[in-house]
Amino acid sequence: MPRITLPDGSVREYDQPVTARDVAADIGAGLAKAAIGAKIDGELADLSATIDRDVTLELITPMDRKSGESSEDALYLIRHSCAHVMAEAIQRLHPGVELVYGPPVESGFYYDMHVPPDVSLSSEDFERIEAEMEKIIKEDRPFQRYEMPAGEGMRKLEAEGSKYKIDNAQRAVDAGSNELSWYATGEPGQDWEDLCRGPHVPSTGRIGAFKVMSLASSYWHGDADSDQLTRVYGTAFADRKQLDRYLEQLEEARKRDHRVLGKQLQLFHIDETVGQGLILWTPNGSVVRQQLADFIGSELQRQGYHQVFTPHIGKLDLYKTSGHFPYYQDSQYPPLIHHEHMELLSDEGCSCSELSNRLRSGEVEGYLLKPMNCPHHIKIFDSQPHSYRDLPVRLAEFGTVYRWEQSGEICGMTRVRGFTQDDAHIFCTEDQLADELIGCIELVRIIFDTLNMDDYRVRVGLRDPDSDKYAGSPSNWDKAEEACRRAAATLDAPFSEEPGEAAFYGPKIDFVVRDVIGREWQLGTVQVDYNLPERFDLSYIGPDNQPHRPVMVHRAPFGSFERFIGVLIEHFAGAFPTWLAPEQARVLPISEKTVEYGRNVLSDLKAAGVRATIDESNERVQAKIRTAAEMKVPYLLIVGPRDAEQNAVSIRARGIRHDLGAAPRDALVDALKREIASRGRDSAVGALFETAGAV
RNA sequence: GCCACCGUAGCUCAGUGGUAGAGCACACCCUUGGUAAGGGUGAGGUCACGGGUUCAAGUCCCGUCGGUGGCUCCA
Repeated sequence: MPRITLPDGSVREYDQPVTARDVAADIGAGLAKAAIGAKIDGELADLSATIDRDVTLELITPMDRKSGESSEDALYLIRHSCAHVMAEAIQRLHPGVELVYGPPVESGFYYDMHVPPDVSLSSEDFERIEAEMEKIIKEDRPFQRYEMPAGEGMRKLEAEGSKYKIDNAQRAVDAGSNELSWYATGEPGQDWEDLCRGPHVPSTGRIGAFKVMSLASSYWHGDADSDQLTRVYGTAFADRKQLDRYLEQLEEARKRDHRVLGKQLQLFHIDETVGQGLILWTPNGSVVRQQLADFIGSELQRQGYHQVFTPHIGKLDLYKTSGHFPYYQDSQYPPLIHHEHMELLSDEGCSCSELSNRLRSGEVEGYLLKPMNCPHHIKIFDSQPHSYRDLPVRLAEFGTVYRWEQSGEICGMTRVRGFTQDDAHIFCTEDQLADELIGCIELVRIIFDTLNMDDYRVRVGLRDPDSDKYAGSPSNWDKAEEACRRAAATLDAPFSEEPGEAAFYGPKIDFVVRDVIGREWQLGTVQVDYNLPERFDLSYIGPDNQPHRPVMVHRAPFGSFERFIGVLIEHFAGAFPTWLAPEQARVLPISEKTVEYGRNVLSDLKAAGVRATIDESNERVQAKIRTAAEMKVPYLLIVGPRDAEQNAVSIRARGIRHDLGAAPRDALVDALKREIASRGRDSAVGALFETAGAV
């Protein structure tokens, strides 16, 4: 006798088992028609699911009629169902294709499949696949679930012979389920079907709007040594409008892509003759980088850091001591070896393959492009004896490191092979650790605040309590973990503790920023390290006149200039705040007649340290504005006879499609100077037009 | 590294195995114009690179390099 509680708190009682659809029909014919699924006791289910006990029930409709938005549950049902339809369409076109696994994901769904060698699937097939899907949807065939006891189900799958489906079923059985379920798109035994847990929309006709998006490869079980699968991505929404909106968003995101903007705004260049993943910083991008470096440099000085410089290479032995070689050698450039050493090896009869082995094992004398800055900083620390009175020692360097990233991973500025970290290493006592961590966090907060990057979270990586792979004593770990927690809590951002995510040498605090497209980027990091002081046998003399081991903190609030600025370009869509903008103002003379006056304005700006140019081209002002706007110059200073007469300039600010008015020349220069010096905190130019200062 | 797709002027992109194209940018000329493209003329190419098939290759095939989307990886 089920008692069913609805979301509004009302209760319906039935004297026999009912389906979710029956309940919907009782509430109203409209709802029954609209519903595509149900949530029974918080669990997503088919509309046809039978209810024979007391439950809470929520009916899922494709979208909220008022807002036009779909719930996550509705999209889940639609996309999961669409994955089936796509799989059926592909199998119709290519009968040899074996299905593996097809779940909904954040912005759509995919289906992994095994494509036999004689079949080729490419994006040119999308139209045909979509046409086939369209047919299946038009046929409006019901999704019909049927179940079998595990044993019987396994026998059925064995008979069908798909190792992937057998594997899926075995996993379900291993996870404790004692029956297997299938969904037929139509009549079981007659129409297309797939082993599936469900749930689905009632029929194919309820899939609103869909699109096959892209083709990729994947590995079975995510294992690179396992079968290579083909993954077809698609997306589906409740209606065409939602799908179109999504596609527009993608287009918008593409326009913000730092690789596109980087070219358009001439921020950086990657040249295939230089090498993959190696960034050439062009003048414009270099300005942004230099400004950030100056900004962080001033904060470091305030926090008592010492700036150091170290070379790009170091002896192989150094990295054997630190443990970076050979542990990370697969992601390092190979060692640099002098040809005399090679000749020596050759004289000893060393073959090429033997040389290759020796390079791997590090049994050669050579240098490594540094994969990290810490060993060099450690050597600076260790070049002098230290008293506890000297600590903490904070050594900072914009240090360039090189890592051999896999070629397929390299992406614009965000994943590269050579990059410059805003790195620093703090050598301190156990007791100083907590304060030092708070100092690091403070720095990150200042940076994120200044750049208006407020969508970020903090991840505190702790040790896995069941593992003994960690360096350092448990009591030190306890203290360090507590210090990390306390430091993380001083930020306003949400933070999560993740056991098992610590490095083997110490706990860490990572900063994960979400960009406009919703992607997450790990940028800054703060890590506690017990391991390297041990490996390099670092010590300081304590108050007891005995040597003690210092603790190290590694920290890089930006992570690297490359990745940080890549994310920043997308964050600002290329429209950098004035203090960072490569070109802060451009003087636009109305005609040749005011070029001379414009040059005077320009020289005022330059004298005040403003990065400004003048557009003396033989164009109308409309064209000059357009060109400057495309380069996202924050302030356009238009000078015509009217302005020259009054010793003023007319100002147009980026993003405002008309001019703000005219201001006296010296007032403007002064305002720009103040705005830039404040790094955006003082919007002095805007304020000109709210005060009596304006002409 | 693996899979799919892609590589044509500085940029964005057209291009049926048969003479290499457009728009923007660039140079020169006309125009001197008050808030998102004034007009004209011109220059610009070993069609990524190396092989092959063909009477003939930007186009078809193979390889290399590079890019894009994923997968795997990221001290």
